[in-house]
Amino acid sequence: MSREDFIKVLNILKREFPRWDAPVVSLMAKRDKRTPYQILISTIISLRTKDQVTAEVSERLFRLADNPYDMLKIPEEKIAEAIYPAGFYRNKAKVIKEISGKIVKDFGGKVPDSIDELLKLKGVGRKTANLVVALGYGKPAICVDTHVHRISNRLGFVKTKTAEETEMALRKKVPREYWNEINDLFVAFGQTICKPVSPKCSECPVSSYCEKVGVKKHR
DNA sequence: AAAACGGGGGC
DNA sequence: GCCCCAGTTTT
Repeated sequence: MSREDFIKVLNILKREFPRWDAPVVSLMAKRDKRTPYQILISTIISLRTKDQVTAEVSERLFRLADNPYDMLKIPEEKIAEAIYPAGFYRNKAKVIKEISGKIVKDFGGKVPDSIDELLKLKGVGRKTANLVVALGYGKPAICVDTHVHRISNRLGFVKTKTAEETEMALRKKVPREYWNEINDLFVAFGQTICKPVSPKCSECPVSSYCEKVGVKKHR
């Protein structure tokens, strides 16, 4: 797939999903009002966890503490309790405590705004770091989750093995002005139509552009 | 490159 | 029962 077609696909999806109102909305609707710290914590909670659960337990946790200083005052068990039943909730409670300490100690209480510094925080990988940069600080960043990785390859726009390779490829091939839209659009698209298995190609608005790489059963 | 982390919901 | 979910770390 050419760059021109990829941009066309983005624009079509933007029309199809003008306002994404799946369960994720409870988390995402408030994201513009969130601080970078809240975005970071929510994103950590979200790993391998349903959006709705992430949204609920994030709100519960932020009522106890919405900044690293307050978070350090709460016992780890209380954090775990607040974010239950998110997956890995005990481990995440430990991570939240740890990175809050590091943010206060090494970054003056402010969440870093660069990928390199964010990656120094335990439990923060490229996906999380890019999301904080994009949503927390409004800077261009390409956030590659499973949806972005799968769909970019399925379209035939990139041919990559890992999420990091996808990120680097997209960085080269997509103009910056589109970077922050890709994740949102592909998540919405990926959860409803371009699913991991048995995607609904007959209902897909960009089917004619798609090379359907690796798609076996398509409806 | 693959396993481990680890709980709930859908089918 | 089995598979999946806005991933990251460890082996």
